[in-house]
Amino acid sequence: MSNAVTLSLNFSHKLYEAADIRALASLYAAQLQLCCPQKPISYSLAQNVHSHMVISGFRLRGHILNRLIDIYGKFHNLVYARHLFDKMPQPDLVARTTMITAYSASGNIKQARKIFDDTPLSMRDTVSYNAIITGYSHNGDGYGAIEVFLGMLHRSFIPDNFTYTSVLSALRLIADDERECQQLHCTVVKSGTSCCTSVLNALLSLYVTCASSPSVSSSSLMGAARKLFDEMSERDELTWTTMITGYVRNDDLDLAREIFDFMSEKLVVVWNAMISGYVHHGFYSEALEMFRRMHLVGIRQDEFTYTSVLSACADAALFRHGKEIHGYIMRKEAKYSADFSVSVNNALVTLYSKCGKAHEARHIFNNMPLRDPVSWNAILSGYVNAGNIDEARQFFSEMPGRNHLTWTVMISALAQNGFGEGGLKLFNQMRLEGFQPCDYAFAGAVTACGNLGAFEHGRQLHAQLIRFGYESSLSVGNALITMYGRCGIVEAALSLFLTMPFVDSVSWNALIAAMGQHGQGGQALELFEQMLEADILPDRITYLTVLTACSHAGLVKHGRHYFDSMHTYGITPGEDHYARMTDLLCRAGMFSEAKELIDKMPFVPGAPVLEALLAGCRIHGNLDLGIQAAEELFKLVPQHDGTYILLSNMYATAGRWEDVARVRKLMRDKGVKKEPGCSWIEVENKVHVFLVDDAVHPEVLAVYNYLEQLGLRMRELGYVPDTKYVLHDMESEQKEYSLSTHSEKLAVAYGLLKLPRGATVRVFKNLRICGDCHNAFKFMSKVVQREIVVRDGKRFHHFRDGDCSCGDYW
DNA sequence: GTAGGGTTAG
Repeated sequence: MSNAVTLSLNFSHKLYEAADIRALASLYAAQLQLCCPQKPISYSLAQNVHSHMVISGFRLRGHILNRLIDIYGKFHNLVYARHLFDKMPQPDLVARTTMITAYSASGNIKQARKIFDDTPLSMRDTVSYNAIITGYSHNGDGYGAIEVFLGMLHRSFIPDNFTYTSVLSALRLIADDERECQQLHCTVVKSGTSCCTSVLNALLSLYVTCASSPSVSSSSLMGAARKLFDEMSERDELTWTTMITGYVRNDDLDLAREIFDFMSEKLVVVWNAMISGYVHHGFYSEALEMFRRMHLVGIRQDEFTYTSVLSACADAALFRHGKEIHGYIMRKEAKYSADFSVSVNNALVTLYSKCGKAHEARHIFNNMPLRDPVSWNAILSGYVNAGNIDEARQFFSEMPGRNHLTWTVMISALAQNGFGEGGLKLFNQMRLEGFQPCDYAFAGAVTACGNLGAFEHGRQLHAQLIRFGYESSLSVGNALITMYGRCGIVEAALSLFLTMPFVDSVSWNALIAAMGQHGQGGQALELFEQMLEADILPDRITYLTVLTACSHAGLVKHGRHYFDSMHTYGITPGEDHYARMTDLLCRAGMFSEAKELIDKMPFVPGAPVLEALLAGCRIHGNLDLGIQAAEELFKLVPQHDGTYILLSNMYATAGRWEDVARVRKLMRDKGVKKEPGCSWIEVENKVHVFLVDDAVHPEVLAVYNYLEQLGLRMRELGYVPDTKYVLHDMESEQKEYSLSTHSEKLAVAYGLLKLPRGATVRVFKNLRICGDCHNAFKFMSKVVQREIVVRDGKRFHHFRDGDCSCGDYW
């Protein structure tokens, strides 16, 4: 093509010399016609022709000028297109429409509209209306498109098939209402236009899209879509595909399959749509079966097919199948690999990551000829899923092209792995770098607040996410329920749950946990019964939560009943469930029953069971069994720093100071670094965080140190301060700190000391070690010699000089 | 009109 243009440019010199202007004009026009907007090289050719015209003094006008504007517009050189447009003394309708299209295509709908508005009414036609309507629709502004469309009808312009197609796709952006769809359907039918297939397809697509909107009855809209489909005299590929994908998206795979089976020549797209539908609904074997059939029937599979089927293997943990398909793709597609590979390789990376083969995943990643953000994110979440947070962090800091999903993955990873403050920092940084957080990112940040007990911060996030319009998002709602629950605001968790448009088992689990953690065991169990009545199937986490609730409320009989009834829902108790039962029995002081349970269980008692046993022993002062459990735990997981501390604490409680010294020596020898313990508390809406170097009696020592700092003399109590602690105010962010979950009473003590009489304190975290809290309150009321009021949810508990009236709470 | 990377509950 370029040769043709160059040759003809030479020829145009001759024409120019011969002063044959008309021939010259048609030659230029022909040259510009050769410039195909799809090919980048055309742009420079068009520029060539243009400069040739300028140099030769040829006067630009009419359709040649329009064509140039069109070309510059299509290559997004709006400045030049506009320059030419402005040179026209009276731009004609074609030039105006071209400019409108050019501006819309480059996203500048405002300028497009301005040109449209400047076009006199008498000049406009249906095509120019179509241009601006399509512009709005492509720019995601459904209302703008409709507004122009209505104006068009009002001024008696006649819509054509293009108009309807654009208006229908604009409506898909806004209509979530059955009535609107049907009104539009009537308008189209009544308009008397002989509807071409593309208009009917657009209408069909409108029905199908609206049907998946949450606020609408999908079955009746899909019914209407089906009626339209059945009535259509001509159906093209798009018609069939829209109908099939519509059923897939609206969770009716059987009807989708019915149409699919009915379709005579099935395109690869429809196969893909069916497969992806099966995958998304968890019907993995159907997806794989369809993949096999495609191969047998001889349909040419494409990258959509491969990615879907690989993700089926990844989600169903069918590693062997996945590997076989990997081999199959390699054999079949060796020739095409380059273009193909990005998305397929991404799916492979995900497959290997999810199946725990981090090494292989990384190998594929390293050998990828091309990578896109998805590839990087796939590796990142591979690290996160494997619990490898350090590596994930490192990878995150080095990776190029982070997108909002990268941030979301990292924020959630930090929030869930005890780095709540890191997660919140990242959330802020994400926004500073100009990424708008999506609902999942908010969910991650809210989770971080929940884990930190940072209620004020969490509440602020709640307010912000409402402004973003995320309050009806399921994951955000679930994260908020959890956050409020962990911060002890059970009423807020409940009212949020009640206002959520959709809830799932996660929401129920979160709410039951919120109740159970805050001493409202009876209500938690009631809620569980309501969940069953609502036909939400309980899962293993539901049972963990229910057993925890029973344990906190001391409901031994209920706990046993629920534990025994797990199998009715096809759930086999895991070691964690046995651990909860052990916890329940031991807290109730039923050690022989606990022992019986442990002997009976189909596992060798591991760390969770032993920890539960140990905790019960500490509460009930069952020193022999406690020490036995601590020693076994120590043997089982000597690599865990925490077990040293547990063991030394247990010896300390039993007064076996020589053993304490022995363990501490072991710790020093092995270079075990003690993780600082921490607590936090909200006092008068301000969050205070405590850091404490855990020691033999961390709570007492830290309280002691703090009191001494205040000038109070506590030495006569007989505790020896051999440990330091750091006080930190989270809001000032002046110091590094790390958080863990124990020593709640410290924070309580700290908060109380700074309180005026009768002030309100909100205690965070669960009060499982309530016996100890109780003592801490008593202890502190003695120290400060005044009444202490503790608020937990709606209840107030009063402590006076060592006495207490804490009611049924503990 | 179809695909690949994510989230929330213990």
